[in-house]
Amino acid sequence: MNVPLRTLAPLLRKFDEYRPLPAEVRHAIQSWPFRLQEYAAGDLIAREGEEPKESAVLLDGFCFRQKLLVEGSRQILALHVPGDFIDLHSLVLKPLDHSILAARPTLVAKIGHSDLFQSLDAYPQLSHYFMWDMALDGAITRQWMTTMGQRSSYEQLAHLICELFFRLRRVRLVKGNAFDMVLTQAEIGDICGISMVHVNRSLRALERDGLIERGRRRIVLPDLDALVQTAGFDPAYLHLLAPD
Amino acid sequence: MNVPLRTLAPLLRKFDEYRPLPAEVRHAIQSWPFRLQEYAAGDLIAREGEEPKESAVLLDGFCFRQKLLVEGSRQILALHVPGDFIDLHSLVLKPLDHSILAARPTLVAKIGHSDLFQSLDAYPQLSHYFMWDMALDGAITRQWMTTMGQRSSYEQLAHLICELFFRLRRVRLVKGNAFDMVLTQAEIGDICGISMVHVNRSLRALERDGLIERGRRRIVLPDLDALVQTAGFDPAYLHLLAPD
DNA sequence: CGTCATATTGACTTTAGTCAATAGAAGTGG
DNA sequence: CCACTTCTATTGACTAAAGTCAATATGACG
Repeated sequence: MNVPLRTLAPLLRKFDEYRPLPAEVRHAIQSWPFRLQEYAAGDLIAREGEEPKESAVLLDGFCFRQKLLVEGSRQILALHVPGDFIDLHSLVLKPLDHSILAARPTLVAKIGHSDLFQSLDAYPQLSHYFMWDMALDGAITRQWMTTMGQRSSYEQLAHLICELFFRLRRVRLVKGNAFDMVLTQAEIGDICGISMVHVNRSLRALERDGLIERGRRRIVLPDLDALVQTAGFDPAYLHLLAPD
Repeated sequence: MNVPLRTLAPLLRKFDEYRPLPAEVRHAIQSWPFRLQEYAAGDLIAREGEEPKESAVLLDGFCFRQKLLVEGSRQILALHVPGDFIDLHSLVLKPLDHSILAARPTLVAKIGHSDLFQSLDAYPQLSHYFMWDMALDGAITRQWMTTMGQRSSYEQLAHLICELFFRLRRVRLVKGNAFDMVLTQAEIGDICGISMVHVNRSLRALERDGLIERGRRRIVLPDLDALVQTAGFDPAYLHLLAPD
């Protein structure tokens, strides 16, 4: 973890992408009391079925949401990079319908729901940002669903790698055309709904075709355009501004 | 279409499920000016890429959201029954990332975004209901994604039929243990991400196993418990109160 | 009655899953 | 630093699930 921020600045920056924050809303957010909490890779940040009294902003690290089935399999539902409000929806929808897991050493800021509701009452405009955040989450989920349902596993992996590249680039976690692959192949399989073995084979196929290169836990994109092309990837759904 | 309501009463009833609406919020909603619009089966209600200035509440009929891929395939992303806010998210997230299609003769009420924003400013509590609606939409989408990724097509179909049963029952569209199947097998395939042929075979397998019976465009559930069991269905994610 | 959409079925192909073994890498305690 | 354990990744052989293509049936409807 390098230079973890200990303020909600990454969230402010994200919200600014919707619409520059009005000064009073910005100040309200900056005045939220929050509780910093660290997690090791593999730690559970929140458990399905709980009724959280706080929502968390990811400040550093990497985490994902997942649902477990009784048979023991799991579906990964979302990935989060620093600046993301991980479980804002738990503010209004309880109990939590999925768990949240740290994939790396992770730092989050937890903000009490009562403080959030108080700010919403005082600054109605804040609700626009909250709704935007939830809507964006929905748009990304819909894109995942579309990719799962309509594309081959080869294309799915290409699409996932594209998404990671763009989202990580936005938060300065891409160096050149390479980034750390924080997911295991088993996790990738649980994102795409395919077996780990098949993930392995498809990744090697992408590598064979020159669309990616792999180091240990690292992905290089020698030809982003070609990867975007085969993935049918259009970054618009991420609603990202240009990288910093 | 029987006795289509021409007020936003179905939406009020849905919002009441989150938390009984405070009188002033209820009145605000009732005072929204809206534009009634009818669609025939197959009509496009909104097109991907548009920047709508209104959001629609489904009053009668049935519609779904879909994304088209360049290759010509499509993924169906959500189904809507009367009372649903179909595209509330377009209030804050433009352009629209999917199209909306009427699956049956359909009646919607369209409410201008400026009116919605005005109410949000005047009644901050309204935002809780909007956020709840969006969060619920997300929860259903996550359940779909989990089913797509982790279950066999046989189980997926069982799950979809369970969801339809519970959601339609809530809005009084189930008679006894049967309901009209408004989806074609091709549409079901585009929901689950499987081919139409395979939908047909899996439906017949469900029938053979006594989990469903089929008439023309009609589904009977002779043994709901068994269907729920094989689907691994838990209605909690729909956040429905008891049927009326 | 003819047309169109939808549903059904068979034959065959392709994709992806399963099982099992091995290899490599990372972390731990001594 | 080494022996050991534990993840993680890789590969082969085989199986199962689902897709594709094509033909036919069925039903709704003008």
